Amino acid sequence: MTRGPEKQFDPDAALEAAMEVFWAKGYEATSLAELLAAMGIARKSLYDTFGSKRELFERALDRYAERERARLEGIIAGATSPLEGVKAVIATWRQAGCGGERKGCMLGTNLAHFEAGDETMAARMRRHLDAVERALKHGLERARAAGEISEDADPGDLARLIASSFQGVAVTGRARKDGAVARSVERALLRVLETA
Amino acid sequence: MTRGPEKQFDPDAALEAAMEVFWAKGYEATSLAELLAAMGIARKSLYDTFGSKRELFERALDRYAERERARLEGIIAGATSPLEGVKAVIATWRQAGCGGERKGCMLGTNLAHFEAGDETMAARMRRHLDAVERALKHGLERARAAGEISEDADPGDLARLIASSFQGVAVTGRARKDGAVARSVERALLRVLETA
DNA sequence: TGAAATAGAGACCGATCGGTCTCAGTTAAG
DNA sequence: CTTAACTGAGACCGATCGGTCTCTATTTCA
Repeated sequence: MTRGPEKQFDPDAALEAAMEVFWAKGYEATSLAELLAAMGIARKSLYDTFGSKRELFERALDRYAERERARLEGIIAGATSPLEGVKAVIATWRQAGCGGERKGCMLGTNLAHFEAGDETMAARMRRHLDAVERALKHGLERARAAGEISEDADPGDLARLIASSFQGVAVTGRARKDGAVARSVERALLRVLETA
Repeated sequence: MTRGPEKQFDPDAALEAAMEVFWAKGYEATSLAELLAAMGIARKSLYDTFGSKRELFERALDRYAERERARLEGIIAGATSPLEGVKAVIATWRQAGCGGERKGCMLGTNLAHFEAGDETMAARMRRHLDAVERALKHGLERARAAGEISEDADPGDLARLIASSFQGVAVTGRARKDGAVARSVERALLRVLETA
């Protein structure tokens, strides 16, 4: 409880905490009180530092999406081969939906809240989704160039299939108790890649 | 504007109208005023007939899901072969997300609102999602029995891949202007079925 | 020591929402 | 005609929410 002229709390840690809550509960279901409790700051500090709930969410969303994109690209770049990299990404998604615990994907979870009547936010989410598809596509293109998948396979179509199917798993998985669907989809996708 | 001791409006038509609004906008984003305007009835009539917004949504959701399930089973049953039936289902999803216009799937759109802290509604949605997967699985089992797909293909895994990928398309497609992703996923799935 | 900057606590406001209630008008049945 | 059932219109209520504001306390710097 220190005080003083400089920031008395860590804005980055507060943003991280806010991201966790938004991720787990979604934008609308998250109240100011929950955010303040998780961030450990007062109402006034939130508005002085982040402007509004909406702007706070935008920053949390960007943080989430860019971290996820970097994670994907890191896995693909660090794998023994491009195809193994894509498979490794799929494996991490099975464990975690779309990025952690059983919270699904922060993009998919919140898309429905904004796509109607909020073109700015929808465009932001679209950009993040496209970045994920692009990372997968590049990995598959390299896999095709390396002869790991057939020459007439379509990296773009496959990337979208992978991204969409796990987006679906992430959304529906929040309502299911076990991970049976996630495991089924992972098996099916691995088989697709092995025969592609 | 007729009046009298019997129901003066058609509850079934009102429910249908409510379903359309819930489908297009989602549960939380739909206000009582919008529902009343779409249903063409007064506040009192809604509560007398349907009980509450929540109960109205439950009935609308059941109507949507059971209609979708029947549609799928009808397409598969009426096709020239089981595999062609499954392909036909995929084709209708490409045109329509998960059941109509550009509204996505009523299940996926509203899942995020209820999966946290509303186990009753989550279970209801889970049941509907399972029914769709089951219809696809049965079609694929018949296709395998007919020799249309390989003997060692897994109908359950494939059904979940198909259902999940289009659930993902339905969710993300609401934020995209064109149907490029839907077409990509359709192409990828058809190729999977042809080589399965 | 005193001004400035920052913080927590919390009162307060306006808007919205779901839900209840009253009232007037209309139609069918007895 | 009377009564009962049903309707639309809309006032009304309690709760919640995002956002603003005030007050006080603390720390740094001149």
